[in-house]
Amino acid sequence: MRLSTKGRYAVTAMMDIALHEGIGPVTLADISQCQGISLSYLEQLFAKLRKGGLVEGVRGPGGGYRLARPADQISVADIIESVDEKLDMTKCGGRGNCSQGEKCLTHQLWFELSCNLYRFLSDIKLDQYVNRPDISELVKKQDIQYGRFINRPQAIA
Amino acid sequence: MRLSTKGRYAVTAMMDIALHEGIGPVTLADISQCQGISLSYLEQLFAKLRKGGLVEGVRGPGGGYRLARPADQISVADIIESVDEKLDMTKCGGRGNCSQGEKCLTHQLWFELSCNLYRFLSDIKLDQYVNRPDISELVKKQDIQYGRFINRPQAIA
DNA sequence: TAATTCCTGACTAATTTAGTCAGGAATTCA
DNA sequence: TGAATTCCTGACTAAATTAGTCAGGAATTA
Repeated sequence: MRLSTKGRYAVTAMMDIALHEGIGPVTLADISQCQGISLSYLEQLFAKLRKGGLVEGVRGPGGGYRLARPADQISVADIIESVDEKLDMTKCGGRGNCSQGEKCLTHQLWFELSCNLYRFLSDIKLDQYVNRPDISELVKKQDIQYGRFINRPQAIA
Repeated sequence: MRLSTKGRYAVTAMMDIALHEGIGPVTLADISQCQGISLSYLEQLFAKLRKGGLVEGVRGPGGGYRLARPADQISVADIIESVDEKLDMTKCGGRGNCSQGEKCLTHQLWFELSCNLYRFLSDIKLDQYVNRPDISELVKKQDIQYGRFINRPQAIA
């Protein structure tokens, strides 16, 4: 298993998009600036998120990325798995052939841990955090600081 | 956060020692062979486990490693933290200054996840798995396969 | 004293993460 | 039409981490 900056970046970026769903597509350039993630690296991550069916790209001016399905149907587990490969912690991928065809000493331990973690992460949907007042407060501050969406009519409303 | 083979190796090795507590110290050479972990790498890991106060080394013939405290007082979290540094998943180490002195968009998310994971892992003590019949069955099979502890009187009992 | 085992530190190889770069494709708007 | 914008792709590089090697010393037992 792996839960590094990579997954954190991806979730942060997805959260940013989810928080601006009403305004329209969000460009990677904006996310890069506001969240402090390199643009090219974001492009790598979004290639995977797109393949994972979590976002849709919209090209051309006014384009950007938007969620491929409603925020309450995208879990943190979905995002991390799209980008980070897997949340499974067993050596054997859960198949139980980790030590010469048999389960290794710690198979059960990692298996149970993986299940627990997966359950926790797949219970958290994007909208859950998006709807929290402290979070939307925070993102509004960011938007003003960076002058985002100034040229978009929806941003005023 | 990081939960890689490194942590898995460490927990597996500790489990091996715990399972042989009655017999006496377990050598790294034995663990290396039975659990399929490189000896030199084990030495690196055990340097950390020793510094973390989880094991004691006993030098000389008949020596090896044994637990520094009872198995019911050593949690999987203890082991992983000794070896893997930290289970914290926030960028800021929980301090909340992740985005220009303020909490970043996903601070709360990682913070809650870290707590959950930590609680889960520190609830699992070594003895819990050691006392399971399926596990001790497994280790007994391994011992016979590799001819371990043949020259130790305690092994017969 | 010889064998065994821990113990240390420096080194190397492979993998992963993070980031760079160059350029092409689709779209919008003037 | 054409210029600007943005996604999109692939190849490349740098840094960090993981995994493993090697050589040798220190403590202990027999």
